[in-house]
Amino acid sequence: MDSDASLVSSRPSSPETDDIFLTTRSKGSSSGGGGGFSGGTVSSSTPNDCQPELSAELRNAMGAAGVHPGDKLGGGCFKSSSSTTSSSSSTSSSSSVASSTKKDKKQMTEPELQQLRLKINSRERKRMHDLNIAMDGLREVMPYAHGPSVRKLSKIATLLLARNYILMLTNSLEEMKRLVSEIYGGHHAGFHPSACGSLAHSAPLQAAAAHPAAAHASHHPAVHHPILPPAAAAAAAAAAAAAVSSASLPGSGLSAVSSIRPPHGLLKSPSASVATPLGSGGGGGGSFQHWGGMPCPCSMCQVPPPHHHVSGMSTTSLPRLTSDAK
DNA sequence: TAGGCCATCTGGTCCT
DNA sequence: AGGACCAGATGGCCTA
Repeated sequence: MDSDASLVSSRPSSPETDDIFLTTRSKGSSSGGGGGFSGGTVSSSTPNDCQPELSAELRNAMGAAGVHPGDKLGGGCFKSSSSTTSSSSSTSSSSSVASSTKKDKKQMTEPELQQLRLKINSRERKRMHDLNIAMDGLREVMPYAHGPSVRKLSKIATLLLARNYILMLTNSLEEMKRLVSEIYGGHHAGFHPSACGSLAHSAPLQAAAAHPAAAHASHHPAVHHPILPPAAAAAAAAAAAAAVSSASLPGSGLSAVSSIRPPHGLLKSPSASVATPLGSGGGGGGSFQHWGGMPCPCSMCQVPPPHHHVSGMSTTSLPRLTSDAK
């Protein structure tokens, strides 16, 4: 389906806990795991959709009512960290968490421990939720993450791709500085390139300098720009490919193209019905339909992935991810 | 069905 | 003391 939204909905990275919990409770049954509460707490096999993120008042209210979030099935939502689980439907534990936490844990009653555990769990859940939000934000600014035919990047793929993307942008910037300095006669005005002299000259990019259009394209690397329409992006990519495809950026040995090319295995096909967005299975020069429509002309899809070592993201280093492409 | 990915729980450690 | 961070364990969902 889609890259982000639908997938998020299909398996929410972090459920709106309050809503889900309330809904769940009102239904009297768990969301069946689909909601994101895979339950599964460590030792207690009871699917414990423990109440997520309960507001303090809600917690108090439930505590006062003798209701424990997650006792929906009568089974303990959480096994008490102090061994004895049993009564999930804890007896009225009206004691406040704050007061209970001040005691020694050994002195705490079971309900108090449960309250504390809930509080800690809730914090952790929120922390992970925030982390996922940040991860989604990162996905949004990554190329490859927007095509309807491209499935949501996994966390590891997002991080690795982001790293390479940054490297590529850095190299592009340096190259642009250098080219500008050459075009305008070297060392002038506001564009004095700090990189001048630090970067070796690459023939393809010099050629690009001779052809402004190509140079322009080369500075819009063969990345599917999130903003440009597919056609424009494809045109730019094609031009860039002509100028850059064979160019390993100086200094790093990092190919401008490959630097951001994610191992195709990092991208997962949303469905078998969609023309394999990752290209022909094994990642060999397939036509990656980044936008779910036309075959991608960009160099990323046309040029076999050079072996770059800078990123540390070579497919060989990610056997697991690579195998995904199959 | 196996493997990948993920959410959650949990206990420990470090920091403020 | 309390919160943040981390890693291990567990189980669910999805895809090949």
